[in-house]
Amino acid sequence: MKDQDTKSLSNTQRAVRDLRRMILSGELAAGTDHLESELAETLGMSRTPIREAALMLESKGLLEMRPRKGVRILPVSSDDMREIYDILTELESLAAQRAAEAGYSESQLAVLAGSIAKMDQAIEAEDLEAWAEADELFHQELVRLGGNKRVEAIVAMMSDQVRRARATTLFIRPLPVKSNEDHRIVFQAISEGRPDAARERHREHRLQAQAMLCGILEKHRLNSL
Amino acid sequence: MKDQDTKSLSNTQRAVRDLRRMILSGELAAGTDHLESELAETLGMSRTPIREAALMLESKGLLEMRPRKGVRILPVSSDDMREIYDILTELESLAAQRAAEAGYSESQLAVLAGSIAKMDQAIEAEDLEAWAEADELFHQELVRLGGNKRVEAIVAMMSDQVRRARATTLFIRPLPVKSNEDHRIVFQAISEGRPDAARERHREHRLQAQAMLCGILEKHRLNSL
DNA sequence: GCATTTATTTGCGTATACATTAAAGAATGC
DNA sequence: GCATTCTTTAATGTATACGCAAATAAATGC
Repeated sequence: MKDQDTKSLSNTQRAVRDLRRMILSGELAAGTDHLESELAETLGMSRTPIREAALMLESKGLLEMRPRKGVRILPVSSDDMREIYDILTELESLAAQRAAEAGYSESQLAVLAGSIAKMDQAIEAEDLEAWAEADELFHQELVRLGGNKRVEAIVAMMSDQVRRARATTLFIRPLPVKSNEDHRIVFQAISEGRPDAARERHREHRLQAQAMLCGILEKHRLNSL
Repeated sequence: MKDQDTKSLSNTQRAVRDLRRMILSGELAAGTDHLESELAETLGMSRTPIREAALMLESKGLLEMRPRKGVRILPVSSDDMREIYDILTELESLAAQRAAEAGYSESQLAVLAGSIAKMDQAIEAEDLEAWAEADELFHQELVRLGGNKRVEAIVAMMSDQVRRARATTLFIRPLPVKSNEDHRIVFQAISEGRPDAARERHREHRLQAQAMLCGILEKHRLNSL
């Protein structure tokens, strides 16, 4: 299985996966520059697949290719954060509405319910990493249930762009107790088939998250993550 | 000037520009496959810049690279249309709201006003091509005024994906008289600084456009444009 | 004839070589 | 000592070559 991963994936695909991972983990720090040839050597391949991977990651907003300056890992400012959260707010709210309209069965909502349970457990255990992971799953699954592939892709893209920042803010922000209540309310609205409520409640949830996060960033002068 | 365009642009950039143009114009028809080497010969360059351009256009949703089958120009089904218009509805409405919040001066709204005037003229002259062009300008400028670069990029991407379809529907749809009224109302709300009104009116406008377009597509069984 | 296997072809993925050009450093004139 | 031009360097953009795997055609067995 794992062998197949390494075997059957093209170098370009591996480069995309690895570079993405290195960016999200901070191994390639925001704001730093890297020559194509360096990255090629690091990943043990030639420049060609590196360039192709960089091109893709560029259109996903994770980096920027600047002639002669190398590949620049894009930092995320608090203004960027605002832009991104504005988009997440709109598109996820739409997804919540659509999910409620779809009339999913209990079993079809199992993953969503599960993610909420995991968040509750994580809060109880005060395990913020676990909470963040479950939170991500909730939002991802919500969007999937929304049934719009393009929304899914855009939300995934935007989520990638803020993941680094989240790692930082996670330990500054208040315990996300309120956030969990929100999730439950949104879930309730979806499972009861109330589109408008699902939409509005999720919208409020996101707006609050945005205000909280951007507030933290500005307060702590964290201007490029 | 034009010399500089040809000179200073890299082949990859030219390939992106030319392929995009060929796709939007229908010269590369939806659903058709094209070998990398064919495209390379057509554009008079090697496969390398073609591949890079194709990679970019792939992430913009205009085509798909399938090993051994060539580059496939993606068709747009009426389901796709729905997805895309859902996104346009949400993001443009947000832009309208933000534009109204920004409190732009009359001169800053000149382009937007101009596009409306052009649409009125076009309707009077029953010049649908001109109307479509001005309509596009309106939406593009609206989004620009919204002040969110990422929204701008996403909307541009989605607009590209439906442009082909629009060319087809343009001569089937009813004269866009109602559409022009909508634009004026949205403009009014923005210039008077009423964010909620701007948002809601634009939202309605988009929802109607979507219903109309998707209705036409399904009625005429136009399922892949 | 049909299925299955074996050649053959063909297009892609990738490495590599080279041309190009922007940036950095050296040298010249003032 | 400063500005300017020339040289050099180095990283990119692009062409090209080649191995490999998938699709097609041919051939073989039944």
